[in-house]
Formats: sequence, structure tokens, C-alpha cells
Amino acid sequence: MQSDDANTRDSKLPHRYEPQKVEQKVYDYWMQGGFFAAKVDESKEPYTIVMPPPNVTGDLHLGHALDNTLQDVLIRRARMQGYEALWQPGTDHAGIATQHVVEKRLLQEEGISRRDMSRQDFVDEVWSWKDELEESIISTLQRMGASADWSRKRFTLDEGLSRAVQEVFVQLYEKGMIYRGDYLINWCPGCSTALSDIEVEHKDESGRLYHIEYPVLDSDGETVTVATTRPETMLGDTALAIYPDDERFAHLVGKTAVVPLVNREVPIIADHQVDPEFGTGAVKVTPAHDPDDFEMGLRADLPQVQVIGSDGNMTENAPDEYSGLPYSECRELVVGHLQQKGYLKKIEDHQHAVGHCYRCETGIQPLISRQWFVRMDELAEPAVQAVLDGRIRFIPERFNRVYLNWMDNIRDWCISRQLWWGHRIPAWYCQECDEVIVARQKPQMCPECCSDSLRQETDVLDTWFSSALWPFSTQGWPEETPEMEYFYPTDVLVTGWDIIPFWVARMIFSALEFTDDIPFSDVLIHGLVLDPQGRKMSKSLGNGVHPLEVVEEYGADALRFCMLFGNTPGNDMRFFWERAEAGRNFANKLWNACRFAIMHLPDDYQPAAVADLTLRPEDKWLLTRLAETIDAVDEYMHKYQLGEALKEIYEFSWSELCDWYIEMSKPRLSGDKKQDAEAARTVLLVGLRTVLKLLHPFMPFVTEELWDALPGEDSALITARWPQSDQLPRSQEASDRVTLWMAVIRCARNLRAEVNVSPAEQVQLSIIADAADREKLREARRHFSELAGVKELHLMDASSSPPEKALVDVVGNMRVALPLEGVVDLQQERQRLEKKLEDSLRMLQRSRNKLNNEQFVTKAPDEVVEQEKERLQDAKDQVENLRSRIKQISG
RNA sequence: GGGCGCGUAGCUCAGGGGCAAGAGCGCGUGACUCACAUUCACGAGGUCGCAGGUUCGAUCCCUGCCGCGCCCA
Repeated sequence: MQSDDANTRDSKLPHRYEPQKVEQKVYDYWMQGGFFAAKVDESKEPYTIVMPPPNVTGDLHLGHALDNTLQDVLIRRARMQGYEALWQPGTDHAGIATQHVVEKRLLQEEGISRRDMSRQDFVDEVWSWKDELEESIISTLQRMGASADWSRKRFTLDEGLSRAVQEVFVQLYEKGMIYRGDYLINWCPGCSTALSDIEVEHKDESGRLYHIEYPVLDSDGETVTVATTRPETMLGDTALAIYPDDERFAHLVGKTAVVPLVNREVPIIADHQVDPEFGTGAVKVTPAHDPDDFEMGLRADLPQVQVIGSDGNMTENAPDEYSGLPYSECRELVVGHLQQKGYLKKIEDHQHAVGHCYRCETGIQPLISRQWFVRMDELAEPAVQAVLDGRIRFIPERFNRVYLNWMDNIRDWCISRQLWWGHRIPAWYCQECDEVIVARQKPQMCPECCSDSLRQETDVLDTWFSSALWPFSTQGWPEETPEMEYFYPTDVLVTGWDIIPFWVARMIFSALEFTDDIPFSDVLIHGLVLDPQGRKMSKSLGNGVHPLEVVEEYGADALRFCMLFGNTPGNDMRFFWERAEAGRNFANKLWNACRFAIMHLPDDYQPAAVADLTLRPEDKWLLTRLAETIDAVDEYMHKYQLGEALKEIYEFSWSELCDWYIEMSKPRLSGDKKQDAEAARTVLLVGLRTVLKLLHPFMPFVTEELWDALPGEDSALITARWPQSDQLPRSQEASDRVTLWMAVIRCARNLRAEVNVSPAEQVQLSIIADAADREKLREARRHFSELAGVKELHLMDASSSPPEKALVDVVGNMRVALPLEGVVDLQQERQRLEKKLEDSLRMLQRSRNKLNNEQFVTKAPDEVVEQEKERLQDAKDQVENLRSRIKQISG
């Protein structure tokens, strides 16, 4: 193909960016080049991020896209800055969730339940699912561009990590920080397992408050009425309680009440935990079925009568007529009987918080149960300290308080789960003497009675018990590996605020206890990705968007743009397809800018050093703005304001480089002045290359592809050196000059638009300006012609008057006049100018007021005062110019 | 009840003691201009929730109030 212009060539790039044709190829290139692999290299500084391991339950959602995009931006930039950058990937076995998913599939596909198979067979089944699901997770991450070191991929149940879990359990047990005991726990009847306190979500539900009357013995027929939301639990009451010194009831303390229906005699006690404002001021105490009652029970040494079982049915401790019934049926029956016998005083509607399982949303049953616990007091203290003294900081800072608040109120951690999928607790029970043996390997015999009849604990550990070790277990701990030495502690953890208590806090105390070090120094917190209406995305609402849908529609870079643009640390964001579209458009913009450059550059083009060129003002301006952009990006990145950094790159690339600079360079590139063309080529290439570098962490695919397409650079962008602003020349003078050009060009366009001059029509333009401004404009004639359709530019000295028949506007101290052939509507023109004059007068007044204020002049910083003086002068010039023109056309 | 966050253009959101307050999308007018219509030019649109206070100066800091959301009990 021949081009008309000898200086341009056909580009090999298609005229649109097509991500589908590029992404896989580029990702393969990175993988084959081994660019993601980090190795211990003492000559370099390490930079480490551990990826929050996705659950092997299935698909990723947009929250993962956000989380991993943020991490990838950080790790890619660190890599370019010359750090040995390790992004440690992996997946989490996610006990309850994964077991659920697999059970559900087994039931659907084979019609069998977990109970129909042996534990081993079920676990094998989950393992085979795991491989499939993990592969899908990783390939999704890869399609989003994640540059993690996949060769180091770990799984929380793999051999090494299981060893770490076992080691931690045994050590904690030996230090007396793990104990087994009968406590009131949160039982999920749906999952058939205990849950830790934070796995319970409280939701307000409308229920009823039942007022029940209890007779008091040895009184004159006195009774105490209590209010409860769960009347069936009265079958397990072992006391009544009032707030100490409550005048209404104080005389009853120490007496005995009778629980209706079961006729149990129970004491009336005083306890500070009772809220005298709630209900009747007196409460029934059911230690086996309520957390507050449980604690009261311990203080008052009350018996615990369990009337509801782990299946949600009434136990044999309930009277025969109730035992075996589901608790909800029992409730109706109990209420009926109370009513019949006159014990039920009142039923009120009542809003109350009800605990639900965070996985299956089933209502929680508080039950007394023998479980394993981690004692938290000693572990929490140093973890609090690490944040208080700033060794670990949350970004944004306010999450320090979320964390500290949780740590301050921490309770012992229930770590045993009645599941099959997970780390089996390394404890054995002697069948002969009931001795409990905790050990790294299965013991040969009981150390107490020498029996060899030992049975291993069937429970597994809370998933978070293993995730808590992730930053160091992935690096080989408890072995003293080179990786532990070099990559640990890690630099930053990136995660959502919703798992600060679940995960972040537990990593911190675990690391401090076992590695004697913090696990990371910065915790970058992001929000949730919501749907366009601001709701959480969920399967039941059907409002979820899959990351790959976005990738397929607009490309991975667009997805990443969408996650980052305008996003702020810690805040939730809504997903909009329109923003993904904006990301695609941006990629396409750069694509075409590079395509344009390639057309004007020989294949083997090697740019000259900028210092050797004869630069025009627009070159100097562009390079100055480029340097300023680099500085701004660095500053935002330092503050983890990734969204703002991206915005900065976007603005510069689109409106300054691709718009003004390229437009100004077009005539030069195809012109016949060799030196001038060379300068434009070089600056264009430097500008594009620098933008590609800056943008690469954010939008890696399109930038890598374009880097390769631009001539003269063989090595990969992914490891190119991060831009340094001090290597670019800056010129304030040239910047001011070009800024002035742009203002006048805009002004000329405005004037044209004002009277609907067609874009194709060339016009004349007169500019009345002082000598200094006229000098600045001399070099810009060609730009006026190209960018504003001005075929003749008349520069007139400041004493001149604009032509009568013209539109006039004011820029700084200049008057810009667009002469008109036809009739000017003077009336309309005067209105336009007077409106402008009003604005200028308002400005003038503002500046005057400020400068006349002595306090302002003495107290404000000099530069602010100086700036205000300049503004005053500008306003004066404008006012004067506008008035003179108004006078001219009115006269 | 305690804690946190949000309230800025039609929508979604940035910003932050001194700007003539910004972006994306949307809207109006015009243009298929030789990199890009996934584009370009021009334009409309804001008492920065309300009321006080601090300050030479507040949309920004402080206090209170109103509205919305979340977390913990």
C-alpha cells in the first residue's frame, strides 16, 4: 500500500484495540518470560504481598477483581521500581463453604448425602472438586492480568501449610493457650457445627415479647412477671434475675420462684447484667440457651438445663409432652399451655436481633457444647500494641479504630468445627482413662495409662485458624527458609473491611506470637463492590456481575480501569458498565495514539536524546507536564490513592498528549523541516513511552502490546524502569507560553461557535496585545490555522481598536476579535459582552475586598497575597478591555 | 444504646483552609477533519445537606441538627 505522504506509513495495528486478540498472547509472553517469578536476591530490596486466598468454592466475583487489581497495581509498580517483587498466590480450603458446595452438588448429581459415604471418601471427593475449582479461580485471576508468582501457589490444606497449622496448635496447647471446655457456643443447625462469635450475623426481626408470670414461694401469693422472646426456653430456666437494688423487686432476692409448666423451684438472684429498663425489669435465666444467661449462671453457680438439642428439637430434659418436638412447635404448645393456666400476661410485638449463620443464614441456636477454644487475652495485647505504636497501619486510618475496638472486646475463640473438610485437630483421646493427648504425630500409647486404644478428635479447625498463618506459612514456616528470611515480613496486605476481625486481626496476633514479628506493615482496606443501585451483589438477588463477563465484553484492562478509576481506599463502590466502557475507550485512545506515532516513525527508529534536540515551546510544555504528571502519580501512589493516580494519567494522556500535543505536532511530523520533525517524533515517542510505563500497572495488557509495537524497544514493559521525573527538562516559560496559545485557540473556537461559523470555514482573527504577548504568539501561527481554522492572524499593538464588524472576547490582557463579513447583531453582541463584564466586575470586587483587608494582607502567606494581586490585575485588564469594546459598538 | 461512614452537577463519585469547585456517564448543538465516531469541537448544568463556631479567609476544620448506610452490643 502506498501512502500519499512520503513521511507516513501504514500502521500494522488495526484501527481499533481488540483485547480478545491481545490479552492471551501478552499473558503467555509474561509467563514464558518468567517475569512473575520472584527469587531470593540479596542484591535487591524485596517487596512482598500475600494474596488473600480465594475460597475454593467456585467462581470469583467483582470483589475479587477489585482486591486483586489493587494488588497487581502495587506489585507491578514495585517490580518496575526495581524491587524483587513477590506476589504470593494461593487458595483457601474454606471449610464450611466448600463442604456445602460439594454436598449440594453430590445431592444434585448423584442423589447422595455426605452421611451416605465414609468420611475419607467424602474428603477425597472434595479434593477432586478442589482441583477443578482452583484451576478455574486461577485462570480467572490470570485473565484479569494478575502477575502473581504462580510457581509458588499454595493451598491452606497442602502439606506444608498443614504442618504449620499443626505446629501452631500444639505450641498453643503446650503454652496453655488452647483449652477444651463446655461453653455456650453458637450452633448452626443448618451446617451442624459450632461457629465463632463473628460468624454470627445479627439481623433485626419482628418477633414477640411474651410476658410470663412466675409464682413466688413463701410470699402472699406474690408473682414475678418476666418478658422473653423465646418462651420455650423457660423449660430450661434455672433462676430469675433482677438488677441489684431494683426497688420493685429487691425484697424478693433470695426467695424461690416456681417455673410454670415444669414446676421447678429456682432462686431469684440479683445481677448487674439485667437491664432494668427492658421488659418488666425482671428476666428468666436459661444458662444453657442464652449467652447473657450463661454468664449469669456461671457467676451464680446455676445448673445448666439443656432443653433444645443440636438438631433444633426439644431434648429429654423437657417434659415428655414437649421432648422431641421442633423448638418452634414447642413454642406454640408452651404458649398455649401458659395461657390455659393463666401464666401468660401479655404478648407484644417486638423487634429484636436474631443471630444467623453467615454462610447458610440459618438461625443460630446457642447451646452448651464441649469445644476447643483459643484463649485470647495474652494474644490480643501485643496485637493491639502493634497498631497503637504504628508498626502496623491501616489505610485509611479510621480502620485502626475498627480493629482496636474489636480487639478490645475480644472473647475466646471457638476453633473447633463439626465438619469433615479441614485440618483435623491433632488431639487424641485415651479410650481407657479419658486422657487428652495433643501431639504432632499420632501417639503410640496413652502416657497416663499406657493404653494403645486411642481415638483422634473428629472435629476440624476453623478455616481462619489456617488463614491466620498465611503470610508466613506460605513462606515455609515453621522451617527456617530463605524465603522467610528474605520476603517476610510482607509489605502490604490488601483486603476488604468486612474481614478485618476474621482475618487481619488473627494474622496479626498469630504472626506476633509465632514469628516474633508483624506480618505486614500496611493494610490497605477497600470497600465492597455493589450493584448500580447500591445493593450488595448476591446470588439470590441475581444482581451479580461476573468479572469475566466484563473482560469478554470490554477487555481486562477495562475491567481494571472500572475497578480503579475514582475509587478511594475504604469506601464501597458501585459497578457500572458505563465505567468499563470508559476504560475500553481509554485503551482504544492510547492504541490509536500509538498507531499514529508508528505511522510517522521508521521501524528501526531510535530517538535522539532529548537534550540534543532543538525543542519548540510545545515540546518543552509537553515534557514539563509529563514530569509533573510523574510526580503527581508518585505522590498518589505513595498515599495508596490509586484511583487518583490513574485519573492523573488519564487526564494527561487524553487531553494533553493525545489531544493538544499530537494535534500541534501533525504538521511538523509530515513537514519538510528535518530538525523540527525529529524533535516532534522524539518528544511524541518519549511521551507515549512514559505514559505506557505509568499506566502499565493499571492497564497492563494494552500497554505491553503497544510498547512492543512502538519501534526501538526490545525488552518487556513489565520490567521496564519506572519513570523518573528528574530526567525530563522542565520549562515554566514554555508552559506559560503554550497555555496562552491554548487559551486563545479556545477563545477563537468559542467565537466561531457563537455565530455558527462552519468548522470547515477559514477565518481571520485579530489579536490586540502588548509586545510581550505578541511575541509569545508569533510562533503559534500554524497552530491557529490547524486548530482554530484561522487562515490569517493579525497581531495588533495594544493601542489599536478591533474592527467594528467583529465579535470580540478577552483573554488575559488581550482582545481577540473575529471579524465578520455579514451583519453583526450589535444588540446581542452587547448583551454577551455585558454578561462577561458582570463576571469580571465580580472578580474584581472580590480581589479588591481581599486586598483592602489589612488582616488578609498581613496574615495570609505572601504567595497567596501575590496571587491575589495578579488576579486583581487580570480582572482590571478584562474589565477595561470589555468596557472599551462595549463603548466602541455602542457609540 | 455505643462506634464509623456518607450527604458536592441529572446519575455515580473524586477532591480538599486561599481555583472563577472537578471527572466519568448522561443531556443540548455542530462535525464521518487524512490515529481514533470506542472520535472531535462548543455548550447547559452546583448556595458543596441545614444552622452556628474557629479563621484574615471555610465546600474543606470544630459543634449541633436533619437525612441515608454500615458495624458492634
